[in-house]
Amino acid sequence: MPVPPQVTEFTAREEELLAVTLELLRESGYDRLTVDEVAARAHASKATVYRRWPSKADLVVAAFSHGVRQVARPPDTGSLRGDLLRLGELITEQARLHGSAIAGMLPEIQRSERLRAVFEQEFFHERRALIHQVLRNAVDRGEIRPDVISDEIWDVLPGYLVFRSMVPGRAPTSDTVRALVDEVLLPSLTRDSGT
Amino acid sequence: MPVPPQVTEFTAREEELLAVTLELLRESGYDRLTVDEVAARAHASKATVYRRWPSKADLVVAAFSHGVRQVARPPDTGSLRGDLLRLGELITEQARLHGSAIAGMLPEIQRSERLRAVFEQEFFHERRALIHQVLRNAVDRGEIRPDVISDEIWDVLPGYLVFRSMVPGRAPTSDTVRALVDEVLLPSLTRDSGT
Amino acid sequence: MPVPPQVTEFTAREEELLAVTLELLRESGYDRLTVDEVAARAHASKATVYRRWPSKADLVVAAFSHGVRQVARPPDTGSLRGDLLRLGELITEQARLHGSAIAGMLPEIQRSERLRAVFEQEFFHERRALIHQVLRNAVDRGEIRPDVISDEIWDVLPGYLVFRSMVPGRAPTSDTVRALVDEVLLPSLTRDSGT
Amino acid sequence: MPVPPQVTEFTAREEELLAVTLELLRESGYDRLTVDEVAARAHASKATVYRRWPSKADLVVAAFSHGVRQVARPPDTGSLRGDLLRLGELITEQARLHGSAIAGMLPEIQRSERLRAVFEQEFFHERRALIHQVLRNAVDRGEIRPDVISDEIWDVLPGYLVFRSMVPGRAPTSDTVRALVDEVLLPSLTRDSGT
DNA sequence: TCATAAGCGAGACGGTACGTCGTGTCTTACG
DNA sequence: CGTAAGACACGACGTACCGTCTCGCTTATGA
Repeated sequence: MPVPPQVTEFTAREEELLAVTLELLRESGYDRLTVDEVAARAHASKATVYRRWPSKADLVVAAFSHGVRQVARPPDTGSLRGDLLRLGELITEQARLHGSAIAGMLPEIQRSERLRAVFEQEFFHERRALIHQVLRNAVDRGEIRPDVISDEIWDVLPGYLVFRSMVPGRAPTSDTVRALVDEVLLPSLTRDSGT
Repeated sequence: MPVPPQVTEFTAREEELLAVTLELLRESGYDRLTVDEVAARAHASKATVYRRWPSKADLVVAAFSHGVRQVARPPDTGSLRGDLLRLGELITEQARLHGSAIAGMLPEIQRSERLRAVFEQEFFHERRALIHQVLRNAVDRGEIRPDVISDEIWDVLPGYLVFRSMVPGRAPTSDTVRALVDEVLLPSLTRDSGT
Repeated sequence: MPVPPQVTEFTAREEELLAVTLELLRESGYDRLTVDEVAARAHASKATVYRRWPSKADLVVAAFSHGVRQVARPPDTGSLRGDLLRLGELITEQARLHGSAIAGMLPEIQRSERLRAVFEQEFFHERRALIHQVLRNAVDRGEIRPDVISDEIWDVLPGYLVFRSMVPGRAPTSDTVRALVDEVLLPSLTRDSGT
Repeated sequence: MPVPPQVTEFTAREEELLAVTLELLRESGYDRLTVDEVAARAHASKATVYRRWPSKADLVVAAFSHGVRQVARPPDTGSLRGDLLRLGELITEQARLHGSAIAGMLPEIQRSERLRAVFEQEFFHERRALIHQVLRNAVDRGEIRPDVISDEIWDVLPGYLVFRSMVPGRAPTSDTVRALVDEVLLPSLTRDSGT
């Protein structure tokens, strides 16, 4: 069952550090970002950073999760297609901003149990809840049958868009989202038999 | 138009270095891999490595591209579903091995024009040709109509599987592939109207 | 006019690094000494070394200058001959210890304006003042006339001894010093006509 | 007893390599000179160089010894003072050209028994013979007594001049030579009592 | 006239040091 | 007492040079 979001609260200083981190993340990507630069730009000491987050990866994951929390509201356009398109656009926007940053973080997250927990807690569940909310709304409207919703591959929409934003020269566009929704997702969700 | 694959040839020494690199890549991931260790394990000098590949990123991209070239034969099981499942399994296998390594490389590839060219030359076109071959075969067999093949999102299958292999705790399995093929791809490819 | 000695002060960490450097200099000579080994032996990081001295040459020049500063007291034995012999012995001792190290440093010093300045500041002026003090004392005692003191070749004593300590198989001994003083320097300093 | 000079003979190719080496030695000094550059400039292969001389130090010592052999004729101006001045000028010229190169070679020579032998064979004895010849001539002319000739410090003239040419900012001039001869050497050689 | 060998130019190679930079820990001094 | 400033240990990166080596080409001889 989905763990409740339970959003972490931050002090003003922490918010500031996260904001600077996110800014640098967008400018430089994960690997080029340095903690020294974060500290310098925030007129902070490295010790202050490390007191709050035990590693660069923790800092960046926190900044990223915190920074993308604004997508948290599920769209409600009145139709499944509209909701999916809207969701796709939002994800595309985020992914284009942070695409390669995400890629850089992933290996670190893989290696650390704690980071994995933070990542799931702060990011994963939120996104999953969003998707399921959109699909439930469609079921309620009678657009799709509940049994077409698969738990195995619920994240095709965000997953593929994120993939595209990480691969060089293939950053997703509105056309990408439209094609994905119309040619893949809707045929899948409105197919005759759910497994 | 697709550039011809034109596979790069390597000397024996180079093959050896790439093999060692790939081995270390699997063990340690991109960021933990060190050129010193590659050189040491291959009883080579760092100069030998850097003479051939100008940076760690170049080395690893070369090793990766070269290492996954074995998937180059398109499957031909006689049915679209069989081909897609087989392809998905192959990709899954590769992706599970190198998932986080790919993630680590991507930011570097993004930043370097040269690396981007190498990546496309050695990896991207090959995979794309594979997918299209499978789809063309299905068209020839009359299983699908040619107009359902989209150039915008031809890489949903590999893209989503690679995404899954990079995200912590979501490494794809056979069930993932089956669900993806049966619940998403086939409904998409056999839908009524193209585009 | 001679620049005031103005001895550079060092922190404890720096003193430690210089001591280790001097030790290694004696063991290995300039060219065989490695910064890595200095750092390792001082349980220091290379960055710590390079933060203070911008190159191996700077480090070694600093260590050498600092290390030989102990000869700084001019001898006062009561006679010119005694003073010269004592001074020669001191120089011989130093030169035998660091002979080839000095040789190794010189080309680097030649090439760097900064190193040249450091060398003169820390080493050259000090030695020159020493010699002149000894000669002035002899003048005061009435042993020699002031006009025999040449500014062109004031450093024959240290220069020749250092030369001897650098040339293979000719390291200077007490006999060398005695011969130099009795057969060369004293006849020169007590000759009839100055200039 | 002095070993006979026994000058080494070289083939045309070897002469060429030595000439290029000497040229580079003057341009770059010992440490900056690279065997690669010697080979490149002589359109030779490194193997060709190393076939003849087993190390960079051997090559450079050979080039240096060979290059300065032209000073080999003892001057005969008719007076000791003239001979010493002439000799000093010749040495000064050589030393100014190769001063820092000599310094760079010395540590290597110190470390290698073979190089020491070569150095003595090719350079040391020759210079020593030169000095003694000049002094013997003065004895023959009745200018000095034979017992003022010391074997301990026969090389004050070349030694001090070489020293001066190695120390930064103190390259010897004609004035240096004149002062050395008139104020030091002649008073020493014409003093009343030999040791 | 052609074949086989010896020498050479070219340059890859293993090893090792240099000097730079980033992480994460720590100490010091200030407010 | 927290924090800014920044020194510090560790270790990787990419560069350069030394001395060894292998590969072809060329030239110099022997059948």
